[in-house]
Amino acid sequence: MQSRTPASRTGRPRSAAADAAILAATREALVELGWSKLTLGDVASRAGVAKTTLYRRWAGKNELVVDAVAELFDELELPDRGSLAADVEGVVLQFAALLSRPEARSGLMAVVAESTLDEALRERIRVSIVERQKRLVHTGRARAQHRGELPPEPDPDEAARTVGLIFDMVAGAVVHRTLVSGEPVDEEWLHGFTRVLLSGLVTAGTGP
Amino acid sequence: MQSRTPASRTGRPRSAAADAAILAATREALVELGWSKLTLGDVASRAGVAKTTLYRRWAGKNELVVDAVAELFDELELPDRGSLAADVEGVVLQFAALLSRPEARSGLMAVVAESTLDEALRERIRVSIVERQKRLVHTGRARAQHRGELPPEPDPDEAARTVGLIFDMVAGAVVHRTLVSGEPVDEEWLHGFTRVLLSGLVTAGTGP
Amino acid sequence: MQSRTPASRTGRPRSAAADAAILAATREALVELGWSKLTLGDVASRAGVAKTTLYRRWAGKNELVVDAVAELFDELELPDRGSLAADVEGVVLQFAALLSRPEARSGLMAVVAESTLDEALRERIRVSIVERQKRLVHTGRARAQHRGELPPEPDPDEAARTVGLIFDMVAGAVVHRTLVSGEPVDEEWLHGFTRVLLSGLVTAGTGP
Amino acid sequence: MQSRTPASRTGRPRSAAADAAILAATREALVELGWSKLTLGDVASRAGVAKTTLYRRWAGKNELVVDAVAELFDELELPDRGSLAADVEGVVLQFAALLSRPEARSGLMAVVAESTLDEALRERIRVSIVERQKRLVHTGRARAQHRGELPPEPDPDEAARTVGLIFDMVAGAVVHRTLVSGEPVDEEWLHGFTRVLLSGLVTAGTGP
DNA sequence: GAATAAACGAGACGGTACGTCCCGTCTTAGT
DNA sequence: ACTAAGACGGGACGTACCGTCTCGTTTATTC
Repeated sequence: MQSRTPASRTGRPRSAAADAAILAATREALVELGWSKLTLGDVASRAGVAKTTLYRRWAGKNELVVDAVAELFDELELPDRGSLAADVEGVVLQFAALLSRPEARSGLMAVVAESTLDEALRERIRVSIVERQKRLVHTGRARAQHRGELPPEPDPDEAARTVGLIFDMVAGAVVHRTLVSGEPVDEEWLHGFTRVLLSGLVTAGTGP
Repeated sequence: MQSRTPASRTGRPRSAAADAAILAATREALVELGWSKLTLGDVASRAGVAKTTLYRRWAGKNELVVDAVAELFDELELPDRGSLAADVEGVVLQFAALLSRPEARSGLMAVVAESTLDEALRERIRVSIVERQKRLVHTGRARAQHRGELPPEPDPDEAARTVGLIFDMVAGAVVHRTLVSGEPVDEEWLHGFTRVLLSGLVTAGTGP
Repeated sequence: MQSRTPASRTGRPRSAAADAAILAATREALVELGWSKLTLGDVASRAGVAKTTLYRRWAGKNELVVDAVAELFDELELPDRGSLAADVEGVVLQFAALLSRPEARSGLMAVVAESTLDEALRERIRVSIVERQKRLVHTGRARAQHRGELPPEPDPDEAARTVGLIFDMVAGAVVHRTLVSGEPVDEEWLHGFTRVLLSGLVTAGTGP
Repeated sequence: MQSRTPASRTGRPRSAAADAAILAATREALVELGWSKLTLGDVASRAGVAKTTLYRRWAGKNELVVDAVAELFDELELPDRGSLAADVEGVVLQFAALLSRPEARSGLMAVVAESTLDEALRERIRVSIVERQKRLVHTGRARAQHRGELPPEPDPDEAARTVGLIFDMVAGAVVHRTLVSGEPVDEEWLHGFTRVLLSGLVTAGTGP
C-alpha cells in the first residue's frame, strides 16, 4: 500500500503484521478520537509498535488515514437485486451504512479537507478511493444494460463521463445528506433520491 | 455571531473592528495554511489582536472557522435567469466558484470532519450554513412554480422534504465533484448534471 | 545568572521561584543520575515546571549544569586558622569535601569535557567558576603576607601569575587525587601535599 | 584489551583489523564531535563495520572511549634530559601536548565524569591509565636518585605514597591549567611550576 | 571438501529523549 | 472592563540514537 517494494535484499525484513496492526489501530483511534485528536504516538502504542516503525512506512497522518480509510471502502459490494432501482438503493444503503461509521466519516472528510492544499494527497485519494470505487458504477451500469434497462453506450469517452457524473451524484448526495445536512438516509429519502436519479438518467439519455 | 450580547453595562466595550479583523485573518490563514496548520496564535497576530481577545469571543478553532466560512456562503445569490435550468446552472456555477476558493474548501470540509464527533458543532453548521442556504432552493423553486415549470406543492411537509433532497443532490454533487473526485465543474459536466436533475424532478414529480 | 535583564516591560514577568527550583532539581538529578543520564525533561518535572520554561531560560544542558554547579562553589570559604599552612589545609579539605558530592564531581568534569569543543562554554566556566574562586587564593595570600609568612609582591602582573599557578596546583591536585586517581584526600596526603607546596612557595620565592 | 580470549575453538575468528579500525574511528569521532555527540552508530560506519560487531566487543560508549584514550597515553615517554628539573619539564610539556589534542581532552574528562557514578568504570580508568602511567614518575624518580638529586627512599610504602602525590600534583596541575582554567602551559608557567614542585620536594624531604 | 559454527553487513525493531511548536490559561501593565 | 504582551504547565510533534533482533552471507576450523 505505502511501500513500492524497493527490493531491498539485505537486513531484517519489515514485519508484515505491523502494517495490519497499524491500520487497524488507526481506525480504532479515529472512532474514539476523530481525526484532529488522533496522534501518531497513540496509534503506535495501540498497535503495539514503536513510533519509528510507523514513520518508516508512512510519511504522516494524512497518508496513514487515507490507507486506513481506503480499506473500508473495499468492503462495498453490488449484489444483483434484480433491477437497476434495487441495485442503486442497495449501494446507497451500503454507502450510508459505511458513512455512519465514525472512522469513515471523520477520516474521509478530514483527508479531503487536507487535500485542498496538498496535490499529492489529492492524487492519493483519487487513486486509492475514488477511481477504485467507480467499479461499483461500472458493474451496475453493465448489469442494467444487459437487462435492457439502459441503452448501450458506444462512445467510451462519453461512457466514462457518465460514470463519473453518476458517481458524483450518488456519492455526493449521500455524503452531503449524512455529513453536511446531518440527517439520516431513511426509506423516504432513499426512494425519493432513486426516483429522481433514475428518471433523470433514462429521460436525459433519450434527449438530444 | 458568536457573542450573545450579554447586555454588559460597565467597563470598556469590546472592539467591533476586532471581530471583522479576526474573521478576515482566519480566512487569510485558511488560504495559506489550511485548517490543520492554522493556529489561533497566528490568526491573532495577523489580526493585530492579542490571543486573549480571540479566546474571549470564540471557544476554539472550530467555532471560529465555522463563522469565518459561513460569511462566505452568504455571498451566494440566485438571480433570475429566465428558466429553471438556467437558474440551476447559475447556482451550481456560483457554488463551484465558491468551492474553488481555498478558504472555503479547506474550512468547510474540516469542520464537517470535526463535527462527526461533536454534536454541538454539527448543529452550529446546520444552523449557520445548511438551513441558511436552503433559501436558494426555496427561491428557485418558488420562481419555477410561478413560471409554471414546476407544479405547486400543497403539502408543506412534502415540500420541505423535496427542498432537502434537491439541496443535498445539488450541493453534494458539486462538493463531491470538486473536492473528492478532484475534477472541475466544466460546461460538459454542468449540462449533464442539470439535464439529469431536472428531467428527474419533472418526471418523478408526475409519478404516483 | 542566565538572563541579562532584557528590560522587557510588558507581559507576565518570569517567575523568580522557577529559577531556584530548576537549579536545585538539576543538582538533585546530577546526584541520582549523573550528567549523561540527566535529561532536561526530568529536571523540569522534578522542578514542577514545564520543559518550555526551562528552555526559555537556558540554552541547553551544559549551560544549566554550569550554573547549577557554580552555585556550589560559592559555598567555599577561607576562615582564618592562624597560619598559612592551616589555611591551605582548610581550603583543601573543603574542596575535597565539595568534590565528594556527586553533583559536583559529575557536573564539573562533564562540563569541562564538553567545553573542549565549545569556546563559549569554556568562557562561561572560566567566568562563573574559575575566576570567581580565585578569591580564595587572593584572600589566603593577603592574609599570609599580613602575617609575614610571605613577602609582599610589588609587581601586580607577577602576583596574578602566582595566584593562577597556586590555584592550578591546589585545585588540580585535589581534583586529580579524588576524581582521576580515585583515592581519598586523607590526613597523610593532605600533610604531604601542603608541605611540598608551601616549601616550594617559600623557597622558590627567595630564588633568583 | 576488551576481550579476554575465551579460548573459542571453532567458527570464524574475530577480525583483528576491526579492533584497530574501531579505536581509530573513535578517536576521529572524538575530535570532530566530542564525547557527548559521539554515537556508536557513527563510529561503526566510520570504521566500516556493522554496529553489531562493535557491541560484540565493547559494552558501551564509556568502555570504548577508555580504551581509545588509553592508547594515547602510551605515547608518553621520559627521555633522559640530564637533570630532574629538565626531566620534569619534558614530561609536563609532553602531557600538555597530549591534552591539547581534542580526542584526549574530551575523551579523558568525559569518562572521568562518567566514572563518578560507575565504580567499574573508575576501576577501568585506574588500571588502564593511572597506574599504567605512574611508570613515568617511577622512572624519573629512580633516575634522579641515581644522579643523587634525590635521596633514596628505603620504605616502599612511603615511596609509593610519594609517587602518588607527585603524580597527582603534576598531572593535576597540567590538567587544571589546560582544561579548567583554559590557559596554556607556556614557558613562564612551566618554569614557575617546576621550581615550586622541585623546591618543595627537596625541602620537604629533608624535614622531620 | 563438505559440514559446522561463529562472525559479519545490513537494516528493522521497541524504546527514550530531544528541542520545537502550539495549546489554552494566567498574570502583568496600560487604555 | 477590555486590551497587548508574554510567561506559564502541558502535550504532541518528527528526528536521532539506543541496544537488540533477525536476516542472508562469509570465512576458518574440524570431520
